[in-house]
Amino acid sequence: MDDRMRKPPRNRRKMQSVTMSDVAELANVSPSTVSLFLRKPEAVSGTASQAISRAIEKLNYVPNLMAGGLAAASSRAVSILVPSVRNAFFAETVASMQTALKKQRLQLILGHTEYDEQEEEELVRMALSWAPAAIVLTGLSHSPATRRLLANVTIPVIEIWELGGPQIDAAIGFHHDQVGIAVAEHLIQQGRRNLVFLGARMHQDRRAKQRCDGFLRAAHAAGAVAKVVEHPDTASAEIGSMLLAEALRLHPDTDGIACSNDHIAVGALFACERLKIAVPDRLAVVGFGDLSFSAACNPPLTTIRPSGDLIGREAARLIEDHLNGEKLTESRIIDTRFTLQHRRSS
Amino acid sequence: MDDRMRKPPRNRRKMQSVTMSDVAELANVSPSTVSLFLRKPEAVSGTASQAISRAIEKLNYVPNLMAGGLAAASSRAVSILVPSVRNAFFAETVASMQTALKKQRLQLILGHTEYDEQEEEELVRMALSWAPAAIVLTGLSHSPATRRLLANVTIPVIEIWELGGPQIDAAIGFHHDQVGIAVAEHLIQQGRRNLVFLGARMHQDRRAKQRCDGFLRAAHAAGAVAKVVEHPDTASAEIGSMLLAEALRLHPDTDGIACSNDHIAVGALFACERLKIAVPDRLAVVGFGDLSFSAACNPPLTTIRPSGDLIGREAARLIEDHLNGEKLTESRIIDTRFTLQHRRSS
DNA sequence: ACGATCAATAATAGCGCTACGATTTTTTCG
DNA sequence: CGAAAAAATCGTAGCGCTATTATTGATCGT
Repeated sequence: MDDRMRKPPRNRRKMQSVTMSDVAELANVSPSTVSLFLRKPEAVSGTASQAISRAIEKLNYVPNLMAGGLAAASSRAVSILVPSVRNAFFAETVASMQTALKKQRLQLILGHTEYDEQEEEELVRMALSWAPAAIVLTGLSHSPATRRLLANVTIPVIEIWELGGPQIDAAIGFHHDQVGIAVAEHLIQQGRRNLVFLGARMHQDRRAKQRCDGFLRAAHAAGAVAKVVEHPDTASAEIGSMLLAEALRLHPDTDGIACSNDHIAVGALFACERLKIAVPDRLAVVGFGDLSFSAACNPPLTTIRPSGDLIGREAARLIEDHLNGEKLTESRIIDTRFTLQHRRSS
Repeated sequence: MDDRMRKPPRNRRKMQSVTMSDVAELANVSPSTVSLFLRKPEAVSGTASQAISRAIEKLNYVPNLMAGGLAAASSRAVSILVPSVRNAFFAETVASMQTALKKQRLQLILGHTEYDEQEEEELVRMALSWAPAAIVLTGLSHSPATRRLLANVTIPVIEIWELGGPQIDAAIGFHHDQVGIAVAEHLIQQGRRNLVFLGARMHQDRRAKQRCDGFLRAAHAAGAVAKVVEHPDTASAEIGSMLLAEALRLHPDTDGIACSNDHIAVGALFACERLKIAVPDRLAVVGFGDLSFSAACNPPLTTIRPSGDLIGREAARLIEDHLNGEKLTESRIIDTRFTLQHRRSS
């Protein structure tokens, strides 16, 4: 009968210090109104808005996005999966995308696939458990299970940095074989006939392989000689130096070099310098990436400038449009192109 | 009285296709057991575990981390805020940390402060709304509001890439002034007496400034001449070339150059090559960062190799320990050190 | 002036999961 | 063999928020 006979007070849960109800109470409105204010400020009267703003300020209220996401069945997170952010290309895209998404209060969840489809699959699974607003993958090649996971999903799935294959949903990037073609045509236009492609990690990096293939195809079509010299490890200047030496050993009359990226290319340039090979007189060198050092080295490197930051911005735009209810009708393939920076190495 | 008089069926909510209850039903256990299995598999019997695993597999169940996080008042996300992932140093740390966290099924939420404390503050606010398992910031310098936000927080707050100031919670990194000191001592040991520090963006990059200050202090202490030549923009090889020319113009008898990072240093090296300045005979050059091209250039660059990936791994370890309930007692400062790579440019 | 119309606000019912105590089943051992 | 201890499982009550419907108050045309 008395208090002591009651069951012990029901167990308490952990909690957030300041909730929306606290704000509502202080602002003298209902929680619904606070929620509405946070999502659609224009639907709330000026007086209420002011009171709520003040209360939020005073209480230092931080909304709980998990509660919101749970109730709304979708979160303010965007998942992006790249091979590695150590790679300057993807770092560029990730950075520009994060900047663009921040304006819409969307957060970036980052994952690294390390060029491994199995890894990607696990990451996609983990990503989906956040009910993200969109999911961004690198490239068009994925495991069957990944495709299955993404098939039943209603959010935008955006594949970046590669065009030209069947895509899941939307694709933003450029054609890497066209890069190879552009480089080959450039070298041939410069009067080079004996070409070599220096490649790194091409068994894993599909896009490097595509550039190589396009290069070979265009060179052969123009009647030039074109060989490949490659190394299995990640591209670096050191490997570029090694590959250049190897190329000249195997093909002494080479007069034009294309590289799978600028790391390889500057490595080749460094090697030429040590070997007293005149660039571009004796040997023309073209890279890919237009990395930070490429314009400054000796001689300045002719290279392909991809559109890494544009890719990120376009992806963010697509996601924004989708959140605003626009149908992503025709813009399902966005070709962000690339440009050839002609400098003195060719 | 009849059905038509009833109120319309209560409004439906959006929902997830497969929930934990579905799994429980198929596995013939209660939802609690499924939840337990997912969080502490060892606490569930072998028979039940198998049934649940099978059900998860069959239904292709993906847990809803937002629901879980809401109930548990903490999510499986870790927020990391760096100036920019375009910067190879931070890319390294972010990448190694993501790899380490993935093993514990923790996700990385990434934000870019762009060296702006105001931006950082907003990002911290956004980060907190995910109730992350930990929050990682770059450097020890933050706005008062940021400090206030983080003061009331029970999760680990880890500050990386800087030691030597008052920290909020835990700090992992190294002393940048010691880097400057090490470089100065190295140059002096090589017989250099007229030193110049080439710096970029030092008004924003506190850590570059610290390296510079340490350098000047040590040089002066050793009785050497030491000047600073700087540029306000982000470090690049081009700026490095410009700064080198400027340094020689202002201080023609300079015989030793320290750079705020390797981009500047290779730019300086490129400029020396163009100006026919013998390195290291006439001029010694030392960088910071040991970037991918630093060992391959001409001459190979003497530089400081920081511990970016170790910083990421240690941060992940700290977070793991905290999740496992260990008190982060004494290990609140982790000095990951740096090493001087002596190559031929000095 | 009076219902109709519209804008602003409030009440309600979960979203899917976890923590906790309670309950059931199994094991241990005097 | 039976009671106590340990292991395994379950039931309950929210976590903090949003979406939907319901309600209130203000505006308006005739």
